[in-house]
Amino acid sequence: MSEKHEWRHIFTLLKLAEMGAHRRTAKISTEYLAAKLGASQQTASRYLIELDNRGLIKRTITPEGCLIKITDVGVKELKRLYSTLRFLIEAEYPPSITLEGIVFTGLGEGSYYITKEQYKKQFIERLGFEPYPGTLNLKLTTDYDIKTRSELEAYPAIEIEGFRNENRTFGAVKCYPATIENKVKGALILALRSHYDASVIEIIAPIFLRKHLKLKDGRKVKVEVLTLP
Amino acid sequence: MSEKHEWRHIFTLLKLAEMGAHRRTAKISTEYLAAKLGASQQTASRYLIELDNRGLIKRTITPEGCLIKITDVGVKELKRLYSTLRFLIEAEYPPSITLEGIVFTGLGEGSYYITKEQYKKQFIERLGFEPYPGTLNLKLTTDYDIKTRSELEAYPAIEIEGFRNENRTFGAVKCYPATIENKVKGALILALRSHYDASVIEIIAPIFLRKHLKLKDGRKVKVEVLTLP
DNA sequence: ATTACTACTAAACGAGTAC
DNA sequence: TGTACTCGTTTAGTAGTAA
Repeated sequence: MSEKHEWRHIFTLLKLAEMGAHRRTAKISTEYLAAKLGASQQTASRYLIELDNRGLIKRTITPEGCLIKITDVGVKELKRLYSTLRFLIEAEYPPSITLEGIVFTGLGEGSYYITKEQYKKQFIERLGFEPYPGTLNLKLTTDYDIKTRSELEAYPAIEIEGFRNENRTFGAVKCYPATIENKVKGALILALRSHYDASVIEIIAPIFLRKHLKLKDGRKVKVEVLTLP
Repeated sequence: MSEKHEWRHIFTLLKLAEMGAHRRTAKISTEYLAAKLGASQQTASRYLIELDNRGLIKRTITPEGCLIKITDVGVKELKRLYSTLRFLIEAEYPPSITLEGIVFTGLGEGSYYITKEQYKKQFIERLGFEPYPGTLNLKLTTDYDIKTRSELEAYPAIEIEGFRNENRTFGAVKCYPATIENKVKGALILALRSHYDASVIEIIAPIFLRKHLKLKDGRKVKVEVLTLP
């Protein structure tokens, strides 16, 4: 399937739909369509041929013009665009935000917390994976990333409840599903401990990220954080 | 304002919005955008320059990428597309349908009915114009037009109530706002009388259409009928 | 790393026209 | 009237590369 420039086709479908061709067979001359598109009759004709070839419309040529009906496939395309827009416009938060930070070695305490049975159980249940026992620490270096991280805190998160054992209390944790380096699915965790400032984020994943992505201290890593609907 | 090919820009705006740039300033490299667009880095760069020039985005260039925020104008563009799609997809009926017919001279009874005070009052109130005292009769010649007309009957219409005077009853009439020959705003009226079959439609307008559009019997006339929400 | 210019190639467009 | 072909022109797209 040729993906390139398919937006021409989507927009042509939209114009055809404005003439009712998504519900009923409509008689539309190439000249008329051309005027609606702001293009020439020849271009309109070509577009219709292309849409037909792609199975987006059903076309019957008559001496008085084309009888055009958008196919189910075509309608589905329009609906997909509609859903995308609805999601973007109606949603309260952007669908994803991207953070970049520098890998550094922490105090090794991530492992201590992550492996607590009460946390682990919730990670598996709410994130869908058992985290590798350790966190990847990223230092945010630009104002943009720090500002973005602080915005993220206001977004809805997957909540991991705190608990207490015989010795001390363990605080609640907020998680955001995330994709690390466009490759590995994991999660960004916030407020696990308080002794890192707002310029540090911690990442967990089902695998050992340092090994899997061949990360060394100082490497810049991109994290795409998904926000929740 | 250059209207041509603004689809590219809308589509690019959509992709930027998917990265959250409609709500917050997002850091997006031309390379990254290019991947999302299925185009080259150079093309993405050019698109961003074009969007910036048109005031659809605000762009700040940094060594790590562009900081991009879709402007209010840009968001408005996306919302307009959204509204159009919502209207098309959620609406029960196509927004307009087009009929073509041949002008013919009727029995002159249109005038008789149209000028009845009880009808006229309702025309003015519900259509917003006082009809010229006479109807333009159009004979539908193709199967398509006749089929379309019959579909139209099921669509919601502006209802003109019937009445009775001392002599007889006058039936209810359905009206659809319409544009005749892409020039004059008037209305198509259905079921005014029963002695014309389904292959005939009657048009009223605030002006004398035959004179204004220089119509003679046998001329083919295009009528764009607007359906109601 | 980036962005974006220049120079070139590929694609789209539309005038003319056949049917 | 219609649609849609050919083909010269215009426009969009990209590789290479500078900053």
